[in-house]
Amino acid sequence: MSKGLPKRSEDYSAWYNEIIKKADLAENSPVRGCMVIKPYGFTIWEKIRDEFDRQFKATGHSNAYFPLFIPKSYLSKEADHVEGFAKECAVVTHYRLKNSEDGKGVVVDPDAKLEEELIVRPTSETVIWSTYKNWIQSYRDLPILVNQWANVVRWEMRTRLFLRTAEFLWQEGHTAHATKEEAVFETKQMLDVYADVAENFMAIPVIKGLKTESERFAGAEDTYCIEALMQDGKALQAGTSHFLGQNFAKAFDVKFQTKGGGLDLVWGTSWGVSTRLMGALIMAHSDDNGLVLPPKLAPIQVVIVPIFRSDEDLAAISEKANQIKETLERQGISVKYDDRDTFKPGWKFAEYELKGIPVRLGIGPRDLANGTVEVARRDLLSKELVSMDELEKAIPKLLENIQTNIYQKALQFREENTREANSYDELKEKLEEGGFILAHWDGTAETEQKIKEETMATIRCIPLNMKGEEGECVYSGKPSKGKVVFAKAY
RNA sequence: CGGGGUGUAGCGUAGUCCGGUUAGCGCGCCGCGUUUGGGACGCGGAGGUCGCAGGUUCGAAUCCUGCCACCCCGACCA
Repeated sequence: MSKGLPKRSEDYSAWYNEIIKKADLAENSPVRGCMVIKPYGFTIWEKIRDEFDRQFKATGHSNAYFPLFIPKSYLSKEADHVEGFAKECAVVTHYRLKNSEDGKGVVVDPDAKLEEELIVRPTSETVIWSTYKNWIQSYRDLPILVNQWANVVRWEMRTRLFLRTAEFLWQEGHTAHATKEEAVFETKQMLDVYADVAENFMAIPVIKGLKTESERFAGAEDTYCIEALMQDGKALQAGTSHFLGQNFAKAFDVKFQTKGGGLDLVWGTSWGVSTRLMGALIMAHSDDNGLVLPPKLAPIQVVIVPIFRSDEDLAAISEKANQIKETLERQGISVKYDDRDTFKPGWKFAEYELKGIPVRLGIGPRDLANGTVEVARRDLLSKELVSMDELEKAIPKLLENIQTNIYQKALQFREENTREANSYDELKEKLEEGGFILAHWDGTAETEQKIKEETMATIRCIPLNMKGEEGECVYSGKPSKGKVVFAKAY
């Protein structure tokens, strides 16, 4: 039994915060709204990052890096864009400090005021499109397929570890294309990449969909998203891919000469996922004993814990354990052998459970005598004895099995918590219970706004696989072409 | 920025209403010993400007004033 972890069902927020703390993932920093990602948390983020990076490169993208600071004037060039971000920007106004008159500390030097204020990037479209203007003259310069891994700052009122912090790490892809079709293809392709990594790597089932106008990215024509369902029944937007049309090309005057000799505006996309995925990971899989990691992204997939009384016991166990470790590592499995004598086995069991290590092997004198190993799986909290000879084949299979099981469990949860509502009363009632609620909507922002005000829930997306069924909007009674996904969201 | 709450050792807390010697407890930490198949036990020990600044008082963790920080619920949002 784990010690001091609040029950998921009783206080979800406290449970979430405690998992982050006890699993050693991250903590609040002394700086308002900012987060310290601790080494263990960061190794998990690196696994996620590397998998995305692999897929970005496989789809022809390259990494680059653009500045942290954006001149204020850039941000205002695209009207919707500035509207969407202005309220949450950190602004640099001065470039120097000086010793204060009273000799206590430093003050901002009023003489060092910047001619033009710099905005700490909340996203990089503006600085990137002003750069692309210089890169693009001809159709031969297109497409540009660039991604950057960066930090961005959005001065949010209220923050929550991983889900919403003032500064966060993310990847932002910014592409430029000669045709609309190509840009639309790119937007959808990257959405597919996101869904693929979420589902097949992180074991989080997602719904692919289109955002409504009011939820759309500031400056985009279309915003596609992947939406995941957390264990408390709230939705989490886990990634977005935007078709920018020619909006940023217009704003930054990015034109190219076509094959035929004409002059056209460039078509753009942008897409991003952030450290918020860490929050999704925690809330999608963890239980009352701590974090649960899908094997594919666990920094340590198998931990071996020796159970011993004497140094002789330990020496004999270590020999066996190291053999097993090597055998498994040869198959590309990451293994940790924890032979510290400063912690007891029971303590280690609990610790690795909190940290979500998928498989634990326990080896004691009894096992040496019998030629067995105790194999414990984190997802089911079950244990069984396996013959040492079989480990080599059993462990890889077990890891695959755990990966699948974690995904299936999350999928089953989502299916059990995805329901339809055929009247407004039914919608309100079901939204209270949580989960995704499918209901007809008339397609207007007014209706969406009213429902949001009255239920606190939003339209998460218009699912791409929406069944084309005629119906009546549950709120207005006006015609609807299909059911959209409503939920309360993070 | 509104509404609520909390600040006491590394963490979690008692004490605050009703002021009174040395601020108590659990976890963790250090030492010794026994232990080791699910967060061990015994004995000994270290660790505190009671969030900060004023005020009232013979005396303040406790009462008063101001400030600060953090958490939760809203508004805003990936």
